[in-house]
Amino acid sequence: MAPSDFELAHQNQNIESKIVASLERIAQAFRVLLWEESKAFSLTPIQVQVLIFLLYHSSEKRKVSYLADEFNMTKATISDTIKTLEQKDLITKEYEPHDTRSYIIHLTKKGKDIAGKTSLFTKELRAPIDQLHPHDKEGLLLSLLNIIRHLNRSDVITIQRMCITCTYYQPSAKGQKHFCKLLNQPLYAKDLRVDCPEHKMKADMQL
Amino acid sequence: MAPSDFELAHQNQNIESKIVASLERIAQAFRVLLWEESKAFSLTPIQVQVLIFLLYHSSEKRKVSYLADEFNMTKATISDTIKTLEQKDLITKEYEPHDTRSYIIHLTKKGKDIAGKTSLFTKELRAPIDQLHPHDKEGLLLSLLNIIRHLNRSDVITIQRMCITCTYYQPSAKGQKHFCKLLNQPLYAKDLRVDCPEHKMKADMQL
DNA sequence: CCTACTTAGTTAGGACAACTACCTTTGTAG
DNA sequence: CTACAAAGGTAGTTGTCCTAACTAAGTAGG
Repeated sequence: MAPSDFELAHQNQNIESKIVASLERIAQAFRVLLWEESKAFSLTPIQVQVLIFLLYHSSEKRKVSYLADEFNMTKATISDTIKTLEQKDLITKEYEPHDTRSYIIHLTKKGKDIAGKTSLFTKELRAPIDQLHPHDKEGLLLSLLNIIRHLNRSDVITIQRMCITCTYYQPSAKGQKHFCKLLNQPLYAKDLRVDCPEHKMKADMQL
Repeated sequence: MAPSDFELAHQNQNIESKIVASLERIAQAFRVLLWEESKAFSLTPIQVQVLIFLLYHSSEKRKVSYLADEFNMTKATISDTIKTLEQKDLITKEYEPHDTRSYIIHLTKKGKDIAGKTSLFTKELRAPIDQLHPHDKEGLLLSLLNIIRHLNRSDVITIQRMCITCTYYQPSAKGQKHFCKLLNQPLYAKDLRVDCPEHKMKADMQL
């Protein structure tokens, strides 16, 4: 076999490209898992995603506009989805007196039930992660958080609620220690949140 | 602020859940980036993915059935996509004499051109990865490869071509060293491929 | 060599995804 | 009090992706 067979552009690639390729593969796995889970509950992928989000987030985030930003979709798309979920008796709308244009989306009992079940759609991913060394887990999480921070900076991901982009977060010199000024306590790598309910975006999110 | 505010189910989660959440976030970024890139070239996401795949893979993989498995879609969906790409003069079909049911899909000049450009759609991911320490990069790649291997084992991802699931791959004791029996040379972590053209799936893919 | 099975790909029809453009109502600010 | 912004909804379109049914071509058994 000629060595040139191994010289195709895609093959002698650097490690960064391989990491991107791996992430892309895992991204596809999410798509597949979400699709299967949706079908199992006679829902659509976006409906499942919305239900799960509603289960874990507080009132002020459970609005059409917030969901649209969260999922990088237009309000029209979310509005449609909500209408369907309401028809299926999985959510209810609560209009607030001080602003009747908007409403809070609540899960019904049935909605909570299904949200809880479907939120396990990523279970196939857990096994390999559980088996990593604790030290590797921390490294993996930190690397991923950094990637997300950059994606947020370049406006690919519009909303997130990670410690490392929060006003209350304080990295010490050399970025070796993490600290939360709201909880007033140090954070270990394993404590760094991906989705903190108290997140306040830093105005100047540099580095 | 009551401590119980921080006690919501989603919050005091373990590090494994945070890793899953991060990966999910990055998966969404891929979706967004692919969508934007597609729109920029007046193509659809799946058309772009197919073009990029065709650019980097050899003839025997450039068939409708293979693409369907690769992207976890039905042949019908791929067939449709190919028809559209042919109408846009981005691909041509080559029927082989020994089996006229099937054909090899070739990129036209124009197709290669667009595939090359759109394949950069992940560029926003490169910056944060480039900035990691070399040692962290290796750890990250190894962790991701392991996750993919498990996803393959549990049939979430049907096709892949990684060293660590290949007949020619030989891990030494304790999994500390990697070796390719085809190239007959040791592999460093950075050499481990995600998509090797010579990949032969191990019959017994255990561990 | 002929029938039966399998494989490669296509077609048709339908539910869902997600957009743009436009609209209504309500809140807010000069 | 008028003008603008913000929240959400409607209509119509294009694309995604499936299932089911189909054609044509290869393969294997008797």
